[in-house]
Amino acid sequence: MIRTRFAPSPTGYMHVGGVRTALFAWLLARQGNGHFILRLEDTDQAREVAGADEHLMRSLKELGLTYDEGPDVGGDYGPYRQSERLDIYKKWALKLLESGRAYVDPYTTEEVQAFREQAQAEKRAFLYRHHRPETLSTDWDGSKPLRFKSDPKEYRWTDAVMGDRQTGPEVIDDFILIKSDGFPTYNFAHIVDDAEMQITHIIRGQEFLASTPNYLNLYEALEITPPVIASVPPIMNEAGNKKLSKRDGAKDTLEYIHEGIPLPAFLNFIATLGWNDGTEQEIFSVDELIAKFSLDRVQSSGARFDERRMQWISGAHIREMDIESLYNATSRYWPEESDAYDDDYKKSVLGLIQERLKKYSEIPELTRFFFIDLQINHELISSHKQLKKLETTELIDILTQAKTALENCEWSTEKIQDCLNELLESTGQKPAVLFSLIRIATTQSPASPELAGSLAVLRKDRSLSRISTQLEALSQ
RNA sequence: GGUCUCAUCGUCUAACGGUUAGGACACCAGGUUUUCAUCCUGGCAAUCGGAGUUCGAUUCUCCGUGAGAUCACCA
Repeated sequence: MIRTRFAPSPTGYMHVGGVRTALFAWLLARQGNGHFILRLEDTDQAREVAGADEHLMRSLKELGLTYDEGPDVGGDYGPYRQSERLDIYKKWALKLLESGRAYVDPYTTEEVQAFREQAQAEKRAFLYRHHRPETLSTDWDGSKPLRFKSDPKEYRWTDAVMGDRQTGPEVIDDFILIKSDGFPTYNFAHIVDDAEMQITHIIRGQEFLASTPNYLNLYEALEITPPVIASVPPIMNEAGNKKLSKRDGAKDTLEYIHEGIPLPAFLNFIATLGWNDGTEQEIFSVDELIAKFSLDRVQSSGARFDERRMQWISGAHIREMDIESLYNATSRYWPEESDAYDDDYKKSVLGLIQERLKKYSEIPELTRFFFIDLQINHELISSHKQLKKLETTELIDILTQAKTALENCEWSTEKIQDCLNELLESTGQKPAVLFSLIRIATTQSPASPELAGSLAVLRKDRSLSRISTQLEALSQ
């Protein structure tokens, strides 16, 4: 059974890079009958942000990346917060002490820092093990850091995303297992936890690729068979020169959802940022992602976060939705003015704007004129490339004829269209003049959906009264 | 600086060593009875550079160049 995990440290909100590793892990688990597990890596007390854990859990749920085991849902392999697993790390640390693969670090922070600076001055990579004491103390009372006694050697391994890897012994070093505050480091804790929790696939950012040989060394010392390791590339900023970060305007992921990017569209976008199924398909449902995702088709180089592509994917998903589910998804985005109208009315409005909707938060600006009468905007006529050439008297004449014709019109989209077509003939006007004028009179908006449909939804009396209002304004 | 990694249109990407290097987004132009959007048609646009292997290289090798990661009592 596949068991994957998402293991963030609760130091802030959920960023897109995190969502992607979580999504990949989730997809893998959902492909089979697997489990997706949330583990909170809260071993750095200094960096911890209050409430970040709650926010993380809420984010995963809102993103639909539901986990089968985790701090708030339990599971057979808990606890799922590292801060509550200190005794487990201690047990494994003692095992290493016994087997002679761990020792007490005798140096102070300052001394280690001096070694490091010396190495830097000599333009060498810093290796702690070059300063490893002759006789190693295993008398560990917890007040000093506990270090791993590494066994430097060459490694060849296969990363599920990056392919075959090879490194020499020079990258292997004695790293800290347990800090002097009693908490384990990531390097130690994640290996113990993944083993204890029987994780089968580790999916994490590429920044851990360089330290993977060290982990392999530790796996050996602990006699653990390593899981499948997949190092996914970072998501880059718009300029493409570094990881997307808050400074580049990386938003809390929930903001995208709250702006009304449909969830499947957002997951589609994130998944295809560095992954494709080898075909020319661009739009995937969540079920399709689950069915088709595979680690070996994940790109090995970083991809940039392109909001325009996200907008397009979002619009594409919205266009494919049926009106009922779209209406349900948009319930909290309708403007206040719409409160007085019933569901059927709003659904017909939604049907008219569906094809131009890129995200739900655009609903108010796209629909306002369906709910309230907007003020006459003279600019719409004066800046219109056809209408501005006409005298006001001509405009009044055309609009008056239109009003008369529509008054005698049966009120359905089809019938209105027929009336408009007849009107084209009887007035001898171009569509660009006649339709624009009626459209402006009835919507007072620079853009609106197709005319006959809009009039039908607006109802007859309201359409006609708006035309009258426009006529009055023109007459003044 | 050491070590490691990555490199195809502006962007996301496809291409058993043999393709006019394909698709999508974006952009531009035209079309669909008005606007915006959709949809359709067309256009622009790429293998980082240099050697080598090969009949043939985007693909394999090497050297550059550029970018990234890592070298924490952070994860």
